[in-house]
Amino acid sequence: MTTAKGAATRQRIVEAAAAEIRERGTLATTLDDVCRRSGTGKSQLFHYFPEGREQLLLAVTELEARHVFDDQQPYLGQLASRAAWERWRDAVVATCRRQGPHCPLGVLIADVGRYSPAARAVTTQLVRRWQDAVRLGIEATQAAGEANPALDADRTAAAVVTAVQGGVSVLLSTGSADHLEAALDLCLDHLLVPVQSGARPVVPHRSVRNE
Amino acid sequence: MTTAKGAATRQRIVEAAAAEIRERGTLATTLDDVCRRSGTGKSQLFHYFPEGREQLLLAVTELEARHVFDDQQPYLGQLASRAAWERWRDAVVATCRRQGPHCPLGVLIADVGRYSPAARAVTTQLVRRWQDAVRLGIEATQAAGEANPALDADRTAAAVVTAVQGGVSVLLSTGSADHLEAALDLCLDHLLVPVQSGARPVVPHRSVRNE
DNA sequence: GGCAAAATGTACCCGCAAGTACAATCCTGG
DNA sequence: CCAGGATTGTACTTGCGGGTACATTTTGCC
Repeated sequence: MTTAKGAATRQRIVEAAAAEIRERGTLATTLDDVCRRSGTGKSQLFHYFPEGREQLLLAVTELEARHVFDDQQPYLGQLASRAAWERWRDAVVATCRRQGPHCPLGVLIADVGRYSPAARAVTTQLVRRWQDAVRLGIEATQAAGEANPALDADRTAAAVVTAVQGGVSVLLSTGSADHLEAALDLCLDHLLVPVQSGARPVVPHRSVRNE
Repeated sequence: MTTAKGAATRQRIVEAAAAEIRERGTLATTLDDVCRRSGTGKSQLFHYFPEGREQLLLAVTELEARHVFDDQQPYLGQLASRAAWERWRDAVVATCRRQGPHCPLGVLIADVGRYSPAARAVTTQLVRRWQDAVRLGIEATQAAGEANPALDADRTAAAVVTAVQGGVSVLLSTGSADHLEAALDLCLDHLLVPVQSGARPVVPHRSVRNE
């Protein structure tokens, strides 16, 4: 019913929409913009998304959610030591800092995914899967003796995910990823046992002030 | 140049707009909605906001920012003991839980305040003032010997503010304030010294799973 | 009271972007 | 090859919402 060429076109449309939304926001993105960018016409767009804009936005939401999760996956699967946690933190911060306000994660949370219940469901599911992955990491790290064993893994995972979301929110408002970094650092400091046994869990390496 | 009656009308308009936006979002709120709700006409609206929608949105942003900050102020000024921190945390969580997705803070961060640089500046300033207040609380608590004195107060304040923002973000997506609570608890556990001196800083009081 | 300025009511305009109609082409299986 | 569905191009309709024009009333002030 749908040929390979058609599928390719459909994908071009979704990707063009995603790019446009990353750059200018859902609000400001029009179907004509998407058509222009994808080199197609409205007829194709409505051919592949009969329900129109809503349906396209949902597809974009799903694409971005998959995108975000796949980006994290290689790190999330490895979380079992202090070094791994720090690598993950650095990766998250670096990605967000580099992409700034066009970070797919941020766009997903704060922009797309707020315009329909279906899209919200997608982001909710992303949060849940993400939290599950973090929880597994925490449990593995506890098993390895590098994390405070008394912490509730799932609740702590919830806090970590929340920290990332908050950092991204601030990033979108202020353009600075410093808050993201501070929040993640606090979580890690709390989660991981001190490097030198016997020492207090205290690691203030950087200082942050918002401008 | 503007009489008392006029000022009252202007205020009615802003408040109607704020209410409408809380209930249905910035995107879905039209000027006609605002007029209907405030019992005015477009002529008044453009009389008091000559630059139109943008200007009205900015006024709403400022109103909500003031609203949020004033709500916190009584608690923020008192932060110097574990009990005070817990009161504040409970207040924040309870407010957000009660108001759900219509929480002014959430609307402010994730919805309004994203549609113009001016509005973003307002939210940025709110974040900064808020963080400053939290920082003062941390310093006071450290001075009182109830907070870990080795923590960088400003950086920790940044993390706390970020946690709230993240919690609100999740609230808006999932409708649950559990993440907010988990994130704040983690911050407090990390910040405050253990109740019994000598014990490890470990306090998993509740458990959270997202549905 | 009366007059200017402020406040308000009514009716309109206009552009934009979503969505539609339909014709033209391409591609694939038989 | 060729029929018929998949794909695409072009031109249109339409509704909505921001914004404007202008008439009318109300208010503050001398």
